[in-house]
Amino acid sequence: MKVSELARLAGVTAETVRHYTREGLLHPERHPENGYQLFGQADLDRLRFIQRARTLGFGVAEIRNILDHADHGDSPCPMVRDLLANRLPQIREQIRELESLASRMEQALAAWDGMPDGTPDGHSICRLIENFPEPLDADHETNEEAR
Amino acid sequence: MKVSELARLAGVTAETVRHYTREGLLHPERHPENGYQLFGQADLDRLRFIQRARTLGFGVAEIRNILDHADHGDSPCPMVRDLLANRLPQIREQIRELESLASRMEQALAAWDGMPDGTPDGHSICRLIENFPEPLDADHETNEEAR
DNA sequence: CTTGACCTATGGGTTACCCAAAGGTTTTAC
DNA sequence: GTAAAACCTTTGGGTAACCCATAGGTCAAG
Repeated sequence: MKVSELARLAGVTAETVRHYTREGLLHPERHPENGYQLFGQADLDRLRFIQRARTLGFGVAEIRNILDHADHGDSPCPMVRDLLANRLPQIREQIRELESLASRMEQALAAWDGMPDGTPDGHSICRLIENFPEPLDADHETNEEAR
Repeated sequence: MKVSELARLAGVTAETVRHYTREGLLHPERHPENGYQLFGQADLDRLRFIQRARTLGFGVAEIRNILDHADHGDSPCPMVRDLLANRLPQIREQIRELESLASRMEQALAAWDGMPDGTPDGHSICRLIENFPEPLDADHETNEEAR
C-alpha cells in the first residue's frame, strides 16, 4: 500500500507517515519505477506500535531506538520499562507545575474583581499581573540595588 | 545598565534578555559609540512584568501584544483577563491528558510482572506496549479492512 | 487525453529560548 | 601601558513532532 492508505488505516496524516519514515521508524520498499514508498501489513502493525508508544509518552527518537533493538532480535522490553520508569516522575512534576499554573490563573481571575482596569501610568502596566507573587526561583535572592 | 546586569537583576540569562529584545518586548537605547544596548529601571520593571506574565502562562507574542497596548496608553487588563479565561480550560485539559498518560504508564509498569520479556518474533515487538488499549481518537472508527 | 487525486523532495514555520562562532570593546591586573 | 579576561555585537543553527507550501512527476477515470 502507499503512504496515504497506510495513513488512513492507522488514523494519522500522510505527512506523519512520511515523517516517521524520514526519521527511520518505518522502512518502506520503493517501487522501482516510480519511486513510491510501498508499505505492507507489518508496517501497519509497526505504525500502530508507534502510536501506542507515543501515547505512553515515548519520543520518536526513543521509539526508533526501541524498534532498532527489536529489529536486531533483542527484546526492547527492559529498555521500555526503564524509559517508562524514568519518565514517570517527570510527568508527575509537569502535572504539579501545570496545577500550580492553573491555580495561579484562577487566583488572578478571582482577584480581578477588587482591581481597577486603570490605564498604564508609567509605573504599572497591568496590576493584575504586577501584583502577582514573584517566581521565587530559589537560585537568586531578591535583588535591590540598581544604579 | 547593560544586558548582563539587567539579566542578573531579574534572574534570567543574558540570552533571554536579548531574545525578548529581538522579539520586541524590550526597547533598549543604543550607546551611540559602541552599539551596546542600554537598559534603565523601567526595563527592569518591564522584564519583571514579563516574568510574571510568563509564569501565568502567557506566550511571548501575547506579552508583546499586552505591552504594546500598554505603551499606547490602553489598559491591557481586559485583554489579559480574556487570555487567562481562554487558556485556563486548555491547561485543565492538558492536566487531564497528562494524568491519563501517567496512569497509563503506571498501568504498564504494573502489568510488567505478568508479561514475558520475549524477543521479537515477527508478530510482536514488545507486548507491554502492543497490548495497550488503542488511542481511541474518536474521529476515526477502528478500521478493519486491508487488502 | 485531460482532469483530479496522489506521489516525490525540499524547505520553512511552530515555541522559547540555548549555544557557538567571529570579531569588536571595556575592564582589570601586572 | 598593555595584555588578558570579561563582556558586547550579530549571525546562524539546534531543540520536538510534526504541518504546510511549492514544484513537478504519476496514475486512474471519464
